[in-house]
Amino acid sequence: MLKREKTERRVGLPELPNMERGKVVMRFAPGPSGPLHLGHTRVAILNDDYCRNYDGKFINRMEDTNPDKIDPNAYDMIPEDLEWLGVKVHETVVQSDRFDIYYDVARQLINMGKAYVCTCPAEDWRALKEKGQPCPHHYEDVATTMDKFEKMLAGDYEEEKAIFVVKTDLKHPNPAIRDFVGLRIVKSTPHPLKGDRYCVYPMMNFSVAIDDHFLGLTHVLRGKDHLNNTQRQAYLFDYFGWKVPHYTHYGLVSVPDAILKTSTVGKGIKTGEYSGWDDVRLGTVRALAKRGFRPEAIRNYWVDCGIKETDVEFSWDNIYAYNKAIVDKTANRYFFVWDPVPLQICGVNELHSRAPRHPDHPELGNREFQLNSPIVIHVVEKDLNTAMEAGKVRLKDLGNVEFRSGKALYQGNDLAVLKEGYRIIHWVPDNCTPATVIMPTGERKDGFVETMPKEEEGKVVQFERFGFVKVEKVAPKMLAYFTH
RNA sequence: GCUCCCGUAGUGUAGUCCGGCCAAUCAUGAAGCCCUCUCGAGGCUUCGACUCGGGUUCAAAUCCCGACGGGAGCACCA
Repeated sequence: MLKREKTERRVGLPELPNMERGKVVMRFAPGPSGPLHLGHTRVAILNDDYCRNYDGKFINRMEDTNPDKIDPNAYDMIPEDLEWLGVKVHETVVQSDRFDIYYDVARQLINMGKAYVCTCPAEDWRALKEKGQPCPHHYEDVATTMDKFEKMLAGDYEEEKAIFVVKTDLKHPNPAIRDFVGLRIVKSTPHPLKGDRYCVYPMMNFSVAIDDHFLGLTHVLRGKDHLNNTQRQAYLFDYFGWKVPHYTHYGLVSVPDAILKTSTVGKGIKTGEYSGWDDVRLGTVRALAKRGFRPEAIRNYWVDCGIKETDVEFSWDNIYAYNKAIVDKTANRYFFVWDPVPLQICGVNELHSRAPRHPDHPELGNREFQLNSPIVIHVVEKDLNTAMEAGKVRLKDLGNVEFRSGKALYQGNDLAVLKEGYRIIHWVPDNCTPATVIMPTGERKDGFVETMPKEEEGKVVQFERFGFVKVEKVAPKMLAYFTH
């Protein structure tokens, strides 16, 4: 017997079974209730990653079969978010375009004796199912059932008065698997795209199974909250003899300190609590973009996270690290002084400062300042207090000062003082740009920033000793969003 | 209540299928040090985990049983 060699440490995602190059078809299936948030990005990126690695086809399927939970803008926002994430969509499918397919499959099921139309009160039907017993309509003949189904389609039943049920196995030990609703009646809410053209809507389990088959899905990634749904849908595949795609269920993600719930956010936007879907306090893709996250960082995070069935807790620290690795290379450095207090430097008539735009890339040039008497700069209040206690401080790229009876005396520009335990702080010249940084909490940090070139707008820069920020506007007042 | 899934450091992850090379990988984090200049980057050091209990075996993170813990579903939502 041969033993398999121990495998090398895996890089990237694990192989999925039967991954055939060029033949893989996968899908991302969001409900168009709003733009994408952090939670969506995992499965979108994982699907995309597999599709890219195997020359597969990525289908974006809008699951808009519950008119109560549709935001019409989401039909545009979701593709925008996917594009920003770097997800390559090969085909877009909208479920509300496919009602005829669902109805057709429903009729076939009726003819096969695998479905019935139930007109019991909802509670009765549910209670019988709980006990593993059929409702009176379960065994109605094909003609009767078909007749009732056509009446449903014709609008003869009111909402909740009839449902189309797929038979599974009423004796199934798991109550969650027994007969499930395939189609229901919706009349009270018009469909944002289709108006009142349809009154019979498929349930997720019904439309998903049908679409997964007819769209030729080979591999499906879904949250493990769908574990039972996969079993229910298996009955449909079995009845029609369809080839079952390979399912991978991944664990639930909890995102600490994030506002994700689409309905909550939607409400908050209406009341003015949030400025919009891109309010930086939110966990939406557009908020992350606004804050200065690179899509590659989000991708690297999820690929590294893998696709196990274990529940995971999202780690901001980890994703910050991925993003930092990307933006640090290109982020120019600037001094931003929050809680500013003025400081006059005595004992010198003029000073010249030269600081590199990027410490690792001297070729990018320097920021230069000429300071003339009286020399007044601004520093962070807390830094000044600490410095005065210490009695001395190094002003980065400018010079050393000592404090004597409350005055800051210039002590030259020798870096050797660092050996003597001088702390380094940053500063800005007296006449520079007022600045505001918006934190992810919504809090504002006001102060001054050295004057920045217009090209920095839209880019991530580093405010030294503060953090990375994405610059929105450089003048007349600088505005930026804190990244991390 | 019924059914199903999952348990490796603070967090994520590799290893689990096919027991030994695992006194357990990598990343992140924290602490500290180095660096002529950041609370950044880089370099170095340290901290920290196989949920528990039995069993099988020369050998168990890995196989078996049980317990415990966590999660999901049992919708005319997705």
